Amino acid sequence: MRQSKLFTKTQKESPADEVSKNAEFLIRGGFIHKEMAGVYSYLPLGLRVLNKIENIIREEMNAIGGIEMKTTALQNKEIWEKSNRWDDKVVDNWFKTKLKNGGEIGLSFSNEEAYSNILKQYISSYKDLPVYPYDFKDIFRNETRSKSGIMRGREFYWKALYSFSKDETEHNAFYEKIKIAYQNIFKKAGIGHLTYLTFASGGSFSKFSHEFQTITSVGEDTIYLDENSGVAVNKEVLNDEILNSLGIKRENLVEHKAIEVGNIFSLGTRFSEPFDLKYRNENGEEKLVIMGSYGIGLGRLMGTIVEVLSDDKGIIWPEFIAPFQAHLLLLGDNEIVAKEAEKIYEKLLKNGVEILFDDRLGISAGEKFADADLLGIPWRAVISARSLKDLPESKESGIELKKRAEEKGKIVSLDELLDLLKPRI
RNA sequence: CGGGGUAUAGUGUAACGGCAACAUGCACGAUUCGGGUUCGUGAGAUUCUGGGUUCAAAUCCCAGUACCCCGACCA
Repeated sequence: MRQSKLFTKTQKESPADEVSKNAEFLIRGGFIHKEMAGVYSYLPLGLRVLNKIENIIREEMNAIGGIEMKTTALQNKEIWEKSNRWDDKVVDNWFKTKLKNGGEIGLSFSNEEAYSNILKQYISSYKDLPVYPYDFKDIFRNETRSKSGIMRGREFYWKALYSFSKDETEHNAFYEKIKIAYQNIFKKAGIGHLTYLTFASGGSFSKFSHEFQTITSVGEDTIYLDENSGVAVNKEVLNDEILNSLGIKRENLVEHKAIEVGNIFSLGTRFSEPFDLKYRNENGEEKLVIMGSYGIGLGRLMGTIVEVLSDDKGIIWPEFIAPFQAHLLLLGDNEIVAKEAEKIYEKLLKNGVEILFDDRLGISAGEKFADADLLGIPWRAVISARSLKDLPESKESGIELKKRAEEKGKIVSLDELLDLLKPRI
């Protein structure tokens, strides 16, 4: 994509009403636009990042048997009444609205009810199980206090997968599988080294659950980490009984602020009971389906990556998350250099490299560098009179290539560049 | 939902109760071309909304709204 055609622009000043680093860099870089507290639009660059995250999650979910679908944003009151979660006394941050005929509906708050209701129509035999449907969708929650940029929103984009299993054994096997899948996701997202599987409260569903907590100062949770084993416990469930069961000692624990980037729950029969979600086993007996719920907030994950991976100049996107693989900068106003840059851009496009081409005219080198640092694309390729001259053989294009995360770059030829940026399969 | 704070060009900020200013961004012209280059010209504001005090309110007072922070909540 040509930067001259990108309608968003970077801004030098941080927005006055944002304190968190993720909001500051994402707004300054033109990744997101704030509509109101806790509600952000994703601009072209931001959407590309979101799509990268979505695809990573999709791959991992599909790899363990996930089947993608799409549920509605408008949710049926009657279904929620079955599970007793429609009442505002039970769920106090619903967004609800009215139909013309006076009937009430809810804006998608969560998906257990919708999935239980849909799957009831299709599950009747042990042969139909297990099944792991999931979707990506916008979730609406009337938060009394949204905060920290895109870390906690009133509207947010998430992935939710629900597991439907025949029994506890089958359920537990999948539960362990998805733990690994989540670890893969956070590793690819570049925050694996700071993300810990954390023992946590089960909320209103079950006694315990597991959270994936990423250590960061903007975190809303406090976790206690045993650095030897890598096992963490959320403050809310920290007690001797749990420590004993996990085999960790209180004196080895280190306290950290952390943000919950993923959460996995066993639901048991909490929803299969009210929805009468049963199957018939080999002996003709009726059994309740065992369910589980597995969520990841994509916006929050994006915000966490920015919080954790940035420096004073801007974002440092990890390879698989970055909006583009490489940022091609044309410096100066020399026509020959500009033509060479065009040629290189076209060649990179043909080779399937995702590239942002800073072809803007009349912008100083310093400003282009500053923008490149702010946008945080992993590779920066500079074409200038100098880079062309510095190539030893001087027959091919000399390109100065530098990693965003590193100080020094090197001059490479176009072939070397193509090789380094070869799209990963 | 409790507490604290803030609200002025697109953005960031200034302005004793007395002509709303500066920087940046934007437009135009020149200059420069490897870390937000320099100079000139110009456009850009119902000072959040409503009320009050006053000869006079961006400024003081009241109410509302929005936003930020702390806490509570967080399926």
